[in-house]
Amino acid sequence: MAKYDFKKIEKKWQKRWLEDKAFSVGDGSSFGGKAKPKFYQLETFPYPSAEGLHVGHPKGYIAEDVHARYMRMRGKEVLYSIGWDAFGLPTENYAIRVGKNPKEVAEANIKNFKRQVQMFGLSYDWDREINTSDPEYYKWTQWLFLELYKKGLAYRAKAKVNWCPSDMTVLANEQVVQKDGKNVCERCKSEVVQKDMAQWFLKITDYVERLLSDLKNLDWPEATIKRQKDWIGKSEGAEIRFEVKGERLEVKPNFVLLHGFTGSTRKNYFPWLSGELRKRGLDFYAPDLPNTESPTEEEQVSFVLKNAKFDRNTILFGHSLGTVVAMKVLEKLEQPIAGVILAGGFIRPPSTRLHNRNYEKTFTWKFDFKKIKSNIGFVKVLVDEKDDRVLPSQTLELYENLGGELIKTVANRGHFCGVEEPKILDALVPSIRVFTTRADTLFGATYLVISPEHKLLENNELRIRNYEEVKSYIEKAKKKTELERMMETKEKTGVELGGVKAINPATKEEIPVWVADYVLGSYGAGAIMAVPAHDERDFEFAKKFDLPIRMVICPHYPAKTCPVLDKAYIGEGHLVDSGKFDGMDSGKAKWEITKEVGGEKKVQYKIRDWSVSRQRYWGVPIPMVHCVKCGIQPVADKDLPVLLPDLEDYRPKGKPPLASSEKFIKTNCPKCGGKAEREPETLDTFVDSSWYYLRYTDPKNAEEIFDKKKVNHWMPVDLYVIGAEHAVLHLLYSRFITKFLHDEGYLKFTEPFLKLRHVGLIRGSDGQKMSKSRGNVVNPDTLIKEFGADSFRVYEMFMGPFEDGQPWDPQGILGAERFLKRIHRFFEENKEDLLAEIASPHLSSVGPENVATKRQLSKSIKKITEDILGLHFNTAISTLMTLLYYFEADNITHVTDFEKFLKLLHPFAPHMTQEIWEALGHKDYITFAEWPEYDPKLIKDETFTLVVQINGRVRDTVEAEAEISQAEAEKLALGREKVSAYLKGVKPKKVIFVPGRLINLVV
RNA sequence: GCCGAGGUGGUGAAAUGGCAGACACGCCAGCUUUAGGAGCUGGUGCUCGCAAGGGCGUGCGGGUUCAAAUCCCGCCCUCGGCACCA
Repeated sequence: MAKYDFKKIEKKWQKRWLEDKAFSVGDGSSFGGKAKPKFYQLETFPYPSAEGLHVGHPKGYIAEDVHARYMRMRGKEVLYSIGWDAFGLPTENYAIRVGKNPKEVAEANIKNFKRQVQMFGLSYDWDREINTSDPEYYKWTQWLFLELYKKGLAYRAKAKVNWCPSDMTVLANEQVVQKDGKNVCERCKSEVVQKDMAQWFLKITDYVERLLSDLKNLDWPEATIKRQKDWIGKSEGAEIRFEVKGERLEVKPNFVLLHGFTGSTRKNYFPWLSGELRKRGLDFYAPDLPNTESPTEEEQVSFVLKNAKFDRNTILFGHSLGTVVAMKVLEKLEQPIAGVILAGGFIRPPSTRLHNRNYEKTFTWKFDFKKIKSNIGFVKVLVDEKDDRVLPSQTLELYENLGGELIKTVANRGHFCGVEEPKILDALVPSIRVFTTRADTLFGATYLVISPEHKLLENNELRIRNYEEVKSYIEKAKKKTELERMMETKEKTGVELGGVKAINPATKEEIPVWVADYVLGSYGAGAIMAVPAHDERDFEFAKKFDLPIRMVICPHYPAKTCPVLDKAYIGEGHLVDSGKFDGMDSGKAKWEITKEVGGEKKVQYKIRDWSVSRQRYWGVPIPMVHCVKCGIQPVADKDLPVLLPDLEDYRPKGKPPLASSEKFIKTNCPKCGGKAEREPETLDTFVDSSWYYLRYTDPKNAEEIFDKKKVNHWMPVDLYVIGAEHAVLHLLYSRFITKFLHDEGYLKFTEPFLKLRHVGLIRGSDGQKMSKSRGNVVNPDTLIKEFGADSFRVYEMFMGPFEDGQPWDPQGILGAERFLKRIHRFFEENKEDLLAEIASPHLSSVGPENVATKRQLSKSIKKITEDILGLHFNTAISTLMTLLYYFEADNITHVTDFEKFLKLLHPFAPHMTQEIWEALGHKDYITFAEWPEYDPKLIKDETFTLVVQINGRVRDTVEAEAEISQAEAEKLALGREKVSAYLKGVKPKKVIFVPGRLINLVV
């Protein structure tokens, strides 16, 4: 008898599949009239590391392959391919360590991965293989970045970033992990420090609402959907303004307000603003400037200098041309004033073609910023982002020269010409805005806390008495993110702002203002109203610093006594001690109180924009150019790709490696043609992987990122198998990019992945995660050599529930091997009969058929079909094992039944089943044979084992007709010897009969 | 601390209200073999018993039900994620 020679069999079929391009799906058939329905299967494309694959990696691939082969047998045209996520840090670090070019290393790694992946007999369409480090691929990554840039979704901004001193690169928040209470780099575990740097960001925050709401149509694990939601972190609440009262300030400010060109104190918001200031008892001087229709610098500046009072309490405000006057005034002052506030300003003639105004000539457009800055305490610049008269860029330039605080806003009317402009009032009258989800607790807000990063602290506009102390606290707080933030000793710290009081807009009480690092600068308004009675953190803080705790929410109303709180009550309830809102329930009071104090509804998200800059070499060059004249300019589409050059030295030295390559850096500006420098940063590899699944649909397209018809034919992905570790970022980024390309008209769908499942991690035999450092890594190469791909596949699918993780059992694969050997032997032993039956089909009527086997076969078909669809591969295989026992026990097995068995097994053990398929005389691939159907009549048994219970305990079993009635069953049960022994003549009080299952006699 | 997943033999597990432990690994006994991580047959939750047979048993404690691994309440433990998000 021939031995089961898996080596020969597997080699033979793997070669044939490859040569025949057996699993390539041409696009032609897809668009013709007789197209098969499409099915797109996707798995995370691997990151080809130097270590190669371990036995955990293929689990997801094998599952996908099982599913793909099943779908083909179901008549689907299956798109199923593989590629390489080849850019990235580990490869670069490895290359540096061994002194090689990262490209060479990546190529070698890919070669090794490809060899390993091919051992498993996976039915990929190899014509669609992609590689993110291939210029043909990353050309389109760059193109995508430029598209985002053109739509204002890629921008550069200074931001506090996590800097890994070892990898010398910026890390995304999500690449920073906590270890022993420290923030460390996810990859190298070095401690992360904070650094201020200009970075490229992608504006994923523009898509938050859609990223949230579209989650509800997806067939994804609930937990994953929840994690996406939590990551986005939507909170609905209110923004409430607390004015900061000057009473305790040393002196009251006096304002000088300058209007703009053709303006007057009767126009725009001036009347309203004057009223608001008067209401607050604040002094101000707002003159009508001379000759406003045709102003000259001379005349206006001297007018202001002559009539206005300038001393250290003066706050100078200028709007539009008034900003220019203000700056000219500041150039001439002998002593400094408190501060300057500028709205809609400019520093050169606003070259709008519509106007040719006299002031373009009557003003000198040169400023002595050094002098100006020496004459002012604080600076605030307001820019109307939708300004249609003076470009916002002018105001921004002004801000860059002056520094201070920049307030980006959208004016009620363009260029701050509304009847009311609250942002201007806000700037003049210091106030603190807070975000809260619990406006119902406003009456219990007994102090405010602002974050160390809060803008009010930057220029000491409030004249904080203990400013030195506050400053040193801020310094300490900044370092704290770098230093240990011990998990347990997260004790609250803070400093009260001396001489500063805020007004609680509900109670009108003066309350203290603190700075504390438990309030984050990056979330909400960077400030909170503290309600210690109803917030755990505020409670803890109030206890520590002995601040008042006022209970304003009671779970029940009327509250008989308000209990003394030993901890915060954070639930909702009814209001107490809240003036006219007493007795109202929290839900209603939230909005009522917000309205009462002039607050507004506000939605906040935890998610931040996606930082994509990396100061490393092995990635996609960001296709931007820095020109001295034109600023940042995008590379023209026709000049893509911007190729990643080979370098002498790949090590990062505080600046990106590409910055050291003159050949790369030096270029010409795409706009003016002058000398310019290329952006030396590279893109986060999450950008590469955020669109790879689209490229599979048209991988070789040199003209476009993909053909619209093709991408819309194959997409969206019908089944995506992915590790749970990618549950947040990769999916969020991919969904964002898909929505963007949808909005740009490239895609007809808005969600890329319809059905998503996670593959459970295979752990080492020690139960720990497999890793080189733990020494528990199992390499599949030797296993394949010893047992073959089919045994390996069957074992990995049999180990346990697919979505759970299991430890690797070195013995386990033996069971799979034995199973396959038994099949092989069964075939060899019955070969003659089977072939004889094929040769003379009339033989199939010869010999008794085992009905039990027929039934079992039908049941198995049903079960295995359901199991594959539900990814319950372990029970599918146990069903096959059981079915084999039935065959083995029979005297005769008909070839039609055996072939059904082969087909059921084929997705799991494709080589062996194909070999036997061929031996049975088939010339085609079993992969494209039709999946067997079961006989519904055979699913139901004619008899069953009736369980007889007495008082719910099993006392006997008896074979019974499937359709037995309750009366018959009762009679049958009562007739049993064992039963009567238990009943001892007592009649059952109650009889429960479950058809086809049991009868329970209750006495 | 919060959120999520989970806890069943020596091990991976099956059973989603109806005979707990299917199917495997391991182990034990026997057969076979020059040999074996080979094959075949039988056994294998714990416990009392010579046996027939009985009792106990799905992390722990309660509850619902004729009947609970499965549903409900409270607690414990393991793994994963988040981490002062107002």
